[in-house]
Amino acid sequence: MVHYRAEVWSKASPQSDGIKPDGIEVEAELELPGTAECAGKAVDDAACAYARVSRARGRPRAYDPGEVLDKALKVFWQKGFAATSLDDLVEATGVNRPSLYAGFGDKESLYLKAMQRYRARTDSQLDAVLTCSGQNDTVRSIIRRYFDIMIDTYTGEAEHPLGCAFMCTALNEAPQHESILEMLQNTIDQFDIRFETFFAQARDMGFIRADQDPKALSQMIIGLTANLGVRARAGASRETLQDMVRGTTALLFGA
Amino acid sequence: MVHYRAEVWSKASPQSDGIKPDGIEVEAELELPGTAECAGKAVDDAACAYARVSRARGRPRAYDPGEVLDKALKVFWQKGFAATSLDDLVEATGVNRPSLYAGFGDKESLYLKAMQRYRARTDSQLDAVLTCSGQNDTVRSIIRRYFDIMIDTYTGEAEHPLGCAFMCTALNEAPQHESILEMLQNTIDQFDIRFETFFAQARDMGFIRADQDPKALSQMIIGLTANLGVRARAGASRETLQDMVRGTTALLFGA
DNA sequence: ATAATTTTGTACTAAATCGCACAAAATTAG
DNA sequence: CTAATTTTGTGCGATTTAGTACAAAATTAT
Repeated sequence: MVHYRAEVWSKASPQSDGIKPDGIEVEAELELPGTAECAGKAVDDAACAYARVSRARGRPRAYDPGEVLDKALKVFWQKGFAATSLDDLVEATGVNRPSLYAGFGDKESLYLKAMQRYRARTDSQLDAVLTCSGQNDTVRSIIRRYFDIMIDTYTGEAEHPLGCAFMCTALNEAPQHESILEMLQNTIDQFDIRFETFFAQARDMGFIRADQDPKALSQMIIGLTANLGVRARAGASRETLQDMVRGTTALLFGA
Repeated sequence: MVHYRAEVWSKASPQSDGIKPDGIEVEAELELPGTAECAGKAVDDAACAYARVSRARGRPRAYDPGEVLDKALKVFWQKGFAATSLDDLVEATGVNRPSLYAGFGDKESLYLKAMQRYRARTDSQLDAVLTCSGQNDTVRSIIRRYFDIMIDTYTGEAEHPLGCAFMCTALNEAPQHESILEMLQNTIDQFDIRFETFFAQARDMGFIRADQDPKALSQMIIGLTANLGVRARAGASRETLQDMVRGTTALLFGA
C-alpha cells in the first residue's frame, strides 16, 4: 500500500495552488493510504483547503504505520510498558530501531500511540452499540451487547486472554509517566460520559426506573467492566465472564 | 528488636529436650520477635511441642524483615514490579543487595512476599468488618465500612494515591510471571469466597431481598472495588471515591 | 580464647537496554 | 542525469541492571 502525505497550513494565507508560501508553518501532516486522488479527496472532505497532497519525497516507508502500532500494542499488552524492550518491539514489528524512533518517537510515545489505537477501536465499536435507539432494544440487551464486545476484546486473539490493556498496563505506569496518567484519566472520563449519557437518555425515555441514578448505574457498569478486565488477565474463561454478566445484569435490570 | 528463631521438627521423634535427633529434617523455621520466653510461648501456643527456640547464631540481622517488606512494597506499589530496580530496593530498605537476596530471594520472590504482606493486612482488616453479626448493622452500613477501608488503602500514605496494589502492579506482570499470576488468582478467589459467604449469610438472615443473588451481589461489590482501585491511581480524590460509594450502595441496598 | 556460623558491605561481571551516528538505499524534483 | 530528500539498517557507546564473590564484622558454642 502506497501512502500519500498531506501538508496542511494556515488558512491565513489562502493559496490553493498547492505551493506553501515561505514563512508559513506546516500545521499538520496526514498519512493517507491509497491513490493520490483518494488522498486529495480525504483532504477535501476534511475541509483543508490549503493543503498539498503528494507522494512523499525520499525513500518510501517500508512499513504500514497502523500495522506497526497494532503489533507494538500486542507486545505492550502482553508484557507491559516497562518490561517491553525496544528489541522486543523491533522484533515484533519488523521495523528497525532508528525507523521506529523516526516514525513514532521514543518508547513512551510509541506506547501512547498504540494505546490510542486500542482506544479508538473500542470507541468505534461502542459507538455502534451504545445508543438508546428505543423500540426493540431493552437497556439490558444493549448492555449485554456492550459486555459481549468487551469480553471479546479481553479474551480475544492471544492464546491466553490479556484482559483490559488500560488497566493491565497503563495503571502500572501512571505514577511514573505523566503522559500515561493523562491518557488514563482521559479514557476514564470518556467512559463516564459515555455511560452517564446513555443512562440519562434511557431514563428520559422511560427504559429504566426513575429511582435508578444514571451516575450510579454508570459506575456499576464500569466497575463490572473493570472486574471483567481483571479476571480475564487472571485467566478466567470467556464462559465464566459471560456468566458474570448474566448474573449482574439480571440483578440490575431484571432477569 | 532482637529476633529468635524456632526450629520445628517432626512429631515422629518425641523429644522435648530441645535437641534435634540426627537424621530428622527441620520442617520449618519461624522468626519470632521479642524475648526468648515470648518466642517460646509463641511456639507453645502453636502447639509445636518438638521445637527448639534460641537466639540465632552468627551475626544478627541489622533489619526487621517486616519493615523491609513494607518499604519494598511501597516502591513496588509506586513504580510497579518491572520498573523497580534492585538499586531502588536497596535505597528504600537500607538493606544492601546481598542481604536482600539472602533474606528474601530474588526480586520476584521479594515482590511476592511484599504483596502477601499487603494482602494479609487487608485480609485482617476485612475480617474485622465483614461479618453479618446481625442486630444494629445493615448490609449497607457494613458494605460502606468495607469501602471506607478500601478507600483508605487506595488513597492513604503517599502524596499521590496509589490505588490497588494488585490491580496496579500484579495485573501487569501476570502473563510473564507464573508465580504472580497464581498469587493474583488466589487473591481473586479469596475475595469471591469472602463476599459470596457474606451475602449468602446476609440473605439467610433476611437482610437482603431473596431475589438478590449472592454471587451477583458479590461481583458488583468486587467490581466497584476494582473501579475505586483504578480511579484512585488515576488521581481521583477521596471525596470523589466516597461519592461513588454512596451512590452505588444506595442503588444496590436502598438509600 | 578459639572455632563455627551468619550477616554485612564493597566491588565486580556479564548481560541487557536506550537512544543515536552514519553510510547506503530508494525515491522525487529539476 | 544530478541534486535533494527521506527511510533503512548496521553497529556502537554509555548506562543500567540482576545477581554474586569475597573478605570483614558480629555473634553463639565450646
